[in-house]
Amino acid sequence: MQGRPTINDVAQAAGVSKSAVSYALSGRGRIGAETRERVLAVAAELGWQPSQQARGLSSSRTYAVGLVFARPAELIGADPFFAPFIAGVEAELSHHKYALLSQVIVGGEAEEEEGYRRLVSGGRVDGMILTDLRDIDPRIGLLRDLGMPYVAVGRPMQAIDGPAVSNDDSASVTAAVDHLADLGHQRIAQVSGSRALVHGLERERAFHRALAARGLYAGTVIPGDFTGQSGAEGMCALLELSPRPTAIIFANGLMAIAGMQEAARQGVSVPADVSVVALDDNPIAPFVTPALTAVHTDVLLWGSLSARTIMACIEGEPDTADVVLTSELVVRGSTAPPPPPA
Amino acid sequence: MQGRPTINDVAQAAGVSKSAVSYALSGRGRIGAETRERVLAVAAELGWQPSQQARGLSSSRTYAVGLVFARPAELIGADPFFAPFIAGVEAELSHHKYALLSQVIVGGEAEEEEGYRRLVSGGRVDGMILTDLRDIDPRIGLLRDLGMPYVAVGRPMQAIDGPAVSNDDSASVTAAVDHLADLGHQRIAQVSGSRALVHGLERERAFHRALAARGLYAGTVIPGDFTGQSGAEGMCALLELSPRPTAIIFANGLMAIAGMQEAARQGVSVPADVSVVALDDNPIAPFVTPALTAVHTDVLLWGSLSARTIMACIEGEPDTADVVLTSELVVRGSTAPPPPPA
DNA sequence: CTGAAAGCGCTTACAG
DNA sequence: CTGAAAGCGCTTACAG
Repeated sequence: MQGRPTINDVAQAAGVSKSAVSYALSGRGRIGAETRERVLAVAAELGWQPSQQARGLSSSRTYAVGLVFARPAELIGADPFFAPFIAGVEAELSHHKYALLSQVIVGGEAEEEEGYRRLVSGGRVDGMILTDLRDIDPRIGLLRDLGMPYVAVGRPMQAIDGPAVSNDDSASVTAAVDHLADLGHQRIAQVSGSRALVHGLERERAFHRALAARGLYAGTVIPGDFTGQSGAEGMCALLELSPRPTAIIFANGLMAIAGMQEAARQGVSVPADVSVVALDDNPIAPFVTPALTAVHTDVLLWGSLSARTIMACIEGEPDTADVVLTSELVVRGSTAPPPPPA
Repeated sequence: MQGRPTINDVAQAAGVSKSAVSYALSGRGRIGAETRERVLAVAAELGWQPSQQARGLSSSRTYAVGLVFARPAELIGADPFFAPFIAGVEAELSHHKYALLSQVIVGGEAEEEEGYRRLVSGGRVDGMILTDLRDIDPRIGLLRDLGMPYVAVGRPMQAIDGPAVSNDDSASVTAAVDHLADLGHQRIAQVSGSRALVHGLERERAFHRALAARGLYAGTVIPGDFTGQSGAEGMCALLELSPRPTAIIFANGLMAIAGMQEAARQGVSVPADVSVVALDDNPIAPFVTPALTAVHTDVLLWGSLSARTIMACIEGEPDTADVVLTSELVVRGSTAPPPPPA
């Protein structure tokens, strides 16, 4: 009776068998309502909580989900996605007594793969949530081979049929382009994130589609990598163009903010000379000068939908539903009509 | 033999008993070197990894550590501490086959406490890492009562003897004050973080000590709460003062950046009219205009030291060592000599 | 030096 | 409707 009370303590105190206690808690019938009440009361009184460990061992489950998140050192603290996404995942998981094992890793694909190996091989999880989907993603095949349920956060190209919870990237880009076109911009450029990621690719395609839909010429796309430095370099390259673009869409807030700094350094004014939009919002965006116009996604919701989907997969529901979120444009101070032609 | 191989599969294939396999892996003697080699070889060949779940059940351990992190919705994505701290914790834990169960929670103390309850009551962890230490922190008593090992990230007032891994806040503040005093500033103010947190309190005290050490008068302290809005309000309040402070120390990067925006809005120039320093660095700090001078802490290291300490506590080493980190000031563009007296 | 056995705290068919 | 028993995959005294 020292330490945590066990199912035996409860059974003894309630004058029933271990099985009765187990059935009472799981509520899977096979027990009289009256006995059930009594068992539950005794359990509450003793403060008994079933050991997830023992529960898992006998049911061949862990009641835990895994999530691996890898970023280079420069980005690890700057990414506004991770914390709210996890928070959303956990809010949902905890309702169902699931835990989340999240591995945050400084590094690239090699370190990331090691993280998956650790989580899966230790038998610690019942399923995985995959973020940062790549165009050809080896993790999908790996997890399928292992028979480990997964849900993709973003729609992987090579698994059009697998479970995924994705953001409508096309709609995000279109919203940004439409906003700029409505202001009168004709020369719109993009500084993209990594093309190795599916959403990077999708956004680039959507960019060209959206421009075409407004009857605008193909815009210049400068490849970036989500770092501030690549944002500054992208701005630098675009300012050298002639004619110069009058509006630039950056892949995320950090790149856009760094791009605005570069513009300021060159004496180019935002938004008077050039407008700036970020495709991922950032909590700092409202507080920089000028405040940054950005496409905002409900990351918390994204997390909880992902959690719901992975639990459904684990429980064996053939729920291949393709959940899609939409984002909305938040207009702040970094966008304005283009300067009058010189 | 379908699914994951078990210790029985290995024992059979190697022609030894289950115990032999177990001893071979744990390396706790009791087995011949030759047999040991063979068992290890067979295990590797079959790809056997001991189930952490089963291992935990028989040894009354979980080989997992818990971490709860609560933030209001406005801050959850903006805090550059969480991800690198977790990354540091995990880099260290994974070497020792420990996992991390981290709960990220949107909300305040009530939601946070619920998070602790979940982790501890499910018997999921062997120890906890406590962040955001409060002046009088109920979690310490709670975990002590439960006999759950913990390590405090920051030095809690009421547990001067417990295990803690803290940052030298006093040194950080002193570095900031000295830098400003060296530039010639005489009227230095502070916009603080939450006073409910121990490091908030400690920094305020250190501020007054550092000013006194330089022979400067007591500076104004405006209370904040780590949000951008409170940074802007702090700047606003300080600009109304007469005489105006010529330098302001903000509790974190977000507050400082928002403060600079407020200054710009009022036509006050940073750093020509007023210098700005942040006490916690932010990956965006180099990219705002002007680039933000800040005190930088190696959060990754902080995480791994915390992990090492909690594992030592779990393993029963009476390692009450008080680990202390020091930060360093990174001078960027937001600090300069004060304007000449009008 | 090694094997057989009990036990960790649960779940779940299987008898009564 | 309920209890006795086996089993999940390990660890660890205890015999040989």
